[in-house]
Amino acid sequence: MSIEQKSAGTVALYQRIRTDLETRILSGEWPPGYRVPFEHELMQSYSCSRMTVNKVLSALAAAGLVVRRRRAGSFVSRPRAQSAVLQIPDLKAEVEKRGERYGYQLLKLTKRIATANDRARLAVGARESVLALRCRHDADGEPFAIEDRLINPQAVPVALQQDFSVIPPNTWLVGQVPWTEAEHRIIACNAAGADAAELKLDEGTACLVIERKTWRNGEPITAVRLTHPGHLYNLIARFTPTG
Amino acid sequence: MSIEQKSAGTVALYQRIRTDLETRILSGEWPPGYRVPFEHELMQSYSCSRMTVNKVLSALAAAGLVVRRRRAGSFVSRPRAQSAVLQIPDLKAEVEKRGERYGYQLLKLTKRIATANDRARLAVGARESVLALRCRHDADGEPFAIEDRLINPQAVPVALQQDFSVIPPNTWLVGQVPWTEAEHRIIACNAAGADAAELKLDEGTACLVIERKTWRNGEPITAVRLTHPGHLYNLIARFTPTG
DNA sequence: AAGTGGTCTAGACCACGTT
DNA sequence: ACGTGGTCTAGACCACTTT
Repeated sequence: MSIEQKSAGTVALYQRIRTDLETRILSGEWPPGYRVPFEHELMQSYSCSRMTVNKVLSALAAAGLVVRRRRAGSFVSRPRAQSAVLQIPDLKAEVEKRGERYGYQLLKLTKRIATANDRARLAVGARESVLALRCRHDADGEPFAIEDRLINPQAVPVALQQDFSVIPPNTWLVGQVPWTEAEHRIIACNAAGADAAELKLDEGTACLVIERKTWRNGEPITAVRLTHPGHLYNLIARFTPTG
Repeated sequence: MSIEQKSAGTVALYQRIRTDLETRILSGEWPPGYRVPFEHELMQSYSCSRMTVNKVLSALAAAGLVVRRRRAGSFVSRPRAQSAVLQIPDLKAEVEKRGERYGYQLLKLTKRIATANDRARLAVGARESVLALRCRHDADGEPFAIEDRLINPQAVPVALQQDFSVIPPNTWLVGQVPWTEAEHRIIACNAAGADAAELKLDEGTACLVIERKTWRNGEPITAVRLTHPGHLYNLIARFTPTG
């Protein structure tokens, strides 16, 4: 017989399957409570052994995305809570959770060949394109955050067809693209120029800036800079010595 | 042949092996850098298949306890790779790590019966005393942080005899007092008053403020407010969806 | 009673880093 | 070149839960 193994692409089979399932779950195609296909069904779908799909489902269970029950199957679980600094927050949900009215406005959207500056923020190839967005988030009509984002279309081709004039890119991405690593850089700086104007702040007002990069298996997905008025936004982290 | 499997105890073999290895690592018996036995060695030790020990080592790698390198082996990894925002940093060590000269000055130290304000910061009893400190940290002679700290003497009696004019309280506490929980609140604000003056900043300069509380089994140990010039201090966090 | 996940095996090929 | 980890398979037995 022919053992194909990972001979094809360099990406492991169980990784592809995992990404596949994660995408379905995060996109909402498989909502919480949905019964994931049985192991033997996935074996057939992906033409692989049970060990392989078992590894994927076990990993998803360990990550909290699914709950497994003997005899019953595996089910998409509720999103887990995490400490706020280590979250990728959905600003819309955050604002609404506080009982405030959420507002969103797309200020600018361009697709361009990555400039040197872009490539410093998002490590894409030399002549590759990036999607650049700038938008504003409001809470009860007050500017709450300015979002400056670069998206790597190589990693998220669907982004090119997406209409960001209504759906904020963070909300969309959070539900659309499974990521594996993220980095936050948290900075305090004085509001200036367009940021100050668009946040309706006096020049010099302290702002909390969160620069976040996310990757999927080493491939950059997006880089975003969120500028919040300092008096409207704090980050909280609870933790223990062992993590 | 006789496939024993998990027939014996109800605990899975790979779980026993994992606990075993974790104990060796966490106890320090296998220090950082120690080369964990090869998979084929563990197979023999535990009389099991390679898949099983592989599952264990992969899990330990995913948890960050070991680093695996082809051809070389698996090695106990360095201090729990915890993200910086979830650390309790030793400012002295941080500054010196960047190759800068560390300076420290105790500005004020008082022991007093907890005021209402103190009790809001550090949840101690009504008539109990607190140790209040204010000090400054310098990097290469430049003010780097103002530290405002309350210590609960009920939790750390030794603190009363400690001489904080030379040893910074954070450095001392980090090495002295085991804690079980901590909380960070991260804020951006404009420098003002004594903070601005002691940091040698213009009024209004953006500062990154970190308010941290630590507990030991629910008992408050200390509450500290660290005010950093925004242009001198960023927080970094690296993380994954699973935490 | 039946079917699911939980665990385990004894092989195998491959990629890759160290030598 | 060699040996390690990375991945995969095609089976197997078992425990448990739901029907």
